[in-house]
Amino acid sequence: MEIKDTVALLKSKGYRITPQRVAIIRILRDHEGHPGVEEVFRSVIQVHPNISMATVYNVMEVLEKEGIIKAIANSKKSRRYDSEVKPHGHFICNSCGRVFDIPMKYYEACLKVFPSEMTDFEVNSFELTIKGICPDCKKKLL
Amino acid sequence: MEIKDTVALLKSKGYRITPQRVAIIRILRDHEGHPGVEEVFRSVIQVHPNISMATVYNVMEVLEKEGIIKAIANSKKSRRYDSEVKPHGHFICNSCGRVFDIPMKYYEACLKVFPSEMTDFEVNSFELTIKGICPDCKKKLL
DNA sequence: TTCATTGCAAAAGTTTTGCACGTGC
DNA sequence: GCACGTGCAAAACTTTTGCAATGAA
Repeated sequence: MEIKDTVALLKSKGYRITPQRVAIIRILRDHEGHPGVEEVFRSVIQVHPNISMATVYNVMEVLEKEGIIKAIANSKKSRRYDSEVKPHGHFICNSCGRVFDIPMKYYEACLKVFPSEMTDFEVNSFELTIKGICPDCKKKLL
Repeated sequence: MEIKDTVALLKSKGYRITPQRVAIIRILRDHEGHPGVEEVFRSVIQVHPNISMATVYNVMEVLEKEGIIKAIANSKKSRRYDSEVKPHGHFICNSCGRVFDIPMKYYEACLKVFPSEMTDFEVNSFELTIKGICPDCKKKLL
């Protein structure tokens, strides 16, 4: 999504467009991978030297609530986010903790696993999480 | 798995069978749902009043490493475990944080989503995580 | 006996909160 | 100007670590 579209979306929801929010939105758009709060903070502090972690947490929460980013299910380490909100899977390396995207060519097949008897559950997001060892770590472990 | 089988497995891997480990294994077997470390601690402290969190963390880590329990991918709140290690999905309520099991009738269909070009990744676990609002919270939110 | 494991306490790391001040609208 | 958002500092939590004492094999 274009930055100005994201900004427009936030504005339409009644959020104020602060330079800190815009900066974080820009950083997330340019960032490759799956940054954590700490990583976003380290980037945004170069533009806004006085910004605090509390603000980063606040902005990330707003962006997640509005569906602009997605929190990644991740049992180890701390929270990470994905600015790709289209359904796809994640591979989490048990050794280095890195998160890899899995292209969900067969997403439709996966959708079928949601049982019909659970219709009372309101589905917001749908994520496939695979854990294991990534190729790099496999080499190192040998 | 029977407690004595779990104990035998640990013993065969060279772990010592301490009363604390046995107590936690027993608690996990009897516990319904998806306890966190804190919850396990509150149960085990009734049998071993001097046990410390560090020991609970230690035991849970051993059990997870040996495939006796599984850590649940969970971006919010703290780590939770599942003593059901057979592949199945989880529904995580964004409102109350509870974890519901999803019977994976269509697990085979889901397996297909792992792309053939990612053969260099070693898959340890495969989990479907769906987030949304559970029926109870939906009622409360109305 | 021996060495893995425990309990404790402290440290490290993550996330939340309260509040005064600043700023977008 | 008003109310929301920010920055700061402290608090609340979660998880890890170092080490002396303990106890399973």
